[in-house]
Amino acid sequence: MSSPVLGSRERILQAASEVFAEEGFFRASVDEVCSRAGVSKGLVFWYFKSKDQLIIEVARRSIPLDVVEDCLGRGGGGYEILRCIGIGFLGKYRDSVMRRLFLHTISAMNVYRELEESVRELCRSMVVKISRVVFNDEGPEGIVRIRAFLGGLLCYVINPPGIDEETYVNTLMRITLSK
Amino acid sequence: MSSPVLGSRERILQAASEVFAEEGFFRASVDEVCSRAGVSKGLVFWYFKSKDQLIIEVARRSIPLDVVEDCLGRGGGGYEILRCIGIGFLGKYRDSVMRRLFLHTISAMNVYRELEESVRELCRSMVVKISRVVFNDEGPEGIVRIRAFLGGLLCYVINPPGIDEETYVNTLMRITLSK
Amino acid sequence: MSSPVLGSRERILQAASEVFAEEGFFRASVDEVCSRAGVSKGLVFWYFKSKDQLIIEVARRSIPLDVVEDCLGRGGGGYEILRCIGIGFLGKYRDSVMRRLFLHTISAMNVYRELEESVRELCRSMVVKISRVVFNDEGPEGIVRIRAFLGGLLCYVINPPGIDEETYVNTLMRITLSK
Amino acid sequence: MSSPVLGSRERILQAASEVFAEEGFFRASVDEVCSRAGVSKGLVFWYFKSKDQLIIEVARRSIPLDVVEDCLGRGGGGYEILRCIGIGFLGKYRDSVMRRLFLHTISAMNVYRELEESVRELCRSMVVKISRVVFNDEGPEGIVRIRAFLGGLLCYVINPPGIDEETYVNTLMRITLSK
DNA sequence: CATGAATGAGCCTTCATTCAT
DNA sequence: AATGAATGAAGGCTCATTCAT
Repeated sequence: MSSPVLGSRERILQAASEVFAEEGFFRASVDEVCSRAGVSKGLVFWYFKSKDQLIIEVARRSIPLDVVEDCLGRGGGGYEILRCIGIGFLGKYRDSVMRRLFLHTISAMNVYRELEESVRELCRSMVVKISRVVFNDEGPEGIVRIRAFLGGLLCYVINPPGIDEETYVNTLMRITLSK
Repeated sequence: MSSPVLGSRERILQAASEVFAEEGFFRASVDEVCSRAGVSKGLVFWYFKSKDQLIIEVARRSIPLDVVEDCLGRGGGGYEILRCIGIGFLGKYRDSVMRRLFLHTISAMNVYRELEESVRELCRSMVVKISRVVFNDEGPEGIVRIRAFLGGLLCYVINPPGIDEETYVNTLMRITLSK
Repeated sequence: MSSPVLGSRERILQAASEVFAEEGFFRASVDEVCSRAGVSKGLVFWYFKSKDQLIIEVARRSIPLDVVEDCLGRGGGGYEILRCIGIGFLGKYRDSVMRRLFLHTISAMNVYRELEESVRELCRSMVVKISRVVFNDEGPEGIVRIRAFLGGLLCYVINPPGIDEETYVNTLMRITLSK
Repeated sequence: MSSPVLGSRERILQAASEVFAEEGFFRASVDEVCSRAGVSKGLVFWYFKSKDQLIIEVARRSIPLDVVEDCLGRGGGGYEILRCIGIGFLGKYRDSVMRRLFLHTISAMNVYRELEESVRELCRSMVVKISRVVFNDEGPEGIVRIRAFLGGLLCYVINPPGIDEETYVNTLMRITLSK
């Protein structure tokens, strides 16, 4: 399942994801990253110009853009797409590393201009795209509903209730699609 | 409106809130905090045992517990309470300092055990209380709806749409209370 | 036996002795001293001009000058005086606070010029006085013997063997007075 | 005689020995150490995890274990061994850096648990070994005599009399070996 | 006598970054 | 590609000392 031999660059990114998730982007040290990746400190700066670059690359992977694009590309009606996103979203962040990274990224967006610019616009367009496909609408009603939907998913990620994902997504979809 | 003379402790907290909001808890330096507060560095550690303690105190003030308790204490039906929370929530985080602090807090909860323990439980009980008052129900349906409601608010805070707060809250309430 | 009510100055000295013994003169903080003495920090500096002065006063009390002068003043032959000093010396440093303070003082003498000057001369004259009374001699032989005697006592203090004090002192005296 | 090019680690230890001797372990600053060693402050913490570790390593070198083991290993009768230790001991501490370090170490043993554990046992076993070789005896008599001998040496180091080392050691040996 | 808020210098330590090998 | 010694800036924190009350 998992590629048995990872290149050094990928090993660093993997290790960075774990360390950043556990400590936060700014508390984590490059030392910890490279010791967990099993490479020298010099190599980290050979692949990434700076710690900031490493953070940005890790942060990019932490947003659910991949999930949304995958679901939109897969086609289907609004119901299927929403369901796909809901399940995919919760699935992606079932991994505690991804979950934490995601929250750190949201927080860091207000600190890193570069992150902000590259991430915020992606999110905005994501919402609009989903609204268009699901509701055939770009007006406030659709956007608010999609926002509530994604917000509900985000809320699940931030503070998981005792409810199983399936039920949660279904309830959320019912609310979102309610007339 | 604002007390003209603040105690040193309060001045430090005020300054810390601003600096932490702008830089994040871990990038911000105590130096910056005390210089903005106009006090010596030593005094920060006189009032707060460590930077961590300062962070925790600032973080505590950043969660919307005050809004929720105020609205619950004010009485009224489910509609009034939800509306009060919605307006109060968005009002609290209209201030960009509070908004950023809130996000930093959510992110930091996964790093600071102390923060996590004191904040997570508060949030959980908050949701249950609201659900009980609004829906007269503690079952999953009510909880999910409240979560979606708060999630929608959170989403507004994280990535404010172009829609005005009034409309946003109304739509959110309609969805939340829909049969 | 012990005066039940101590003046503040004495309480500070008492507390300082304990804290300095446990932490060393330079690791110990004035904060710790005054909190253990139950007085405010300001008061310490009211009674003692500086931490250095406090250290010097504590250090002075830690050397066995009192024991030696007491024994010399008491009169008696060389045997009785040596015995008195031996027993008194070990008795004084049976208290671990005094024992540690003594060692810290010896170490600090090489750092504090003031300490050095006031302490080193006292020790030198102490040895000469004892030698004169015990051996009726100020030559090297007597001085070396007294030094060996005091050195043996010091050695007991620094690294207590399993032997009881009585036996230790007796053996030491036999060696010192041997023809 | 002396290796002309010292590794950075050794240069740091050398500088630390000097600075610690002059100022005491706790008054001395790492700044002073690295500036005297001609290396950056960071490098000190690259080779030694903390100032404490540096202190411990310097302290270990300050005890006369090397002298004793050298003399015991060299063989010979009790007389030769005692003489070797006496001369070696005084020789080692003729250097004022070593002398002061030794005293600081004895003082610090009561503050640093790690130092205490590693040093105290060494001293104890040292005395026993010498007693066994010199007196063919591990009983209290032999131990007390060796203690008095080492104590006499220590006393010389702590407060050097005007007597030359040769005479001092000879007298000490005569006393120690007296019937 | 007594307090404790306030100061500021200085300390240990961390850490991103560089560079010769 | 890869290493790890070396750097230097910056950070958190301690602590002796002062002073208004």
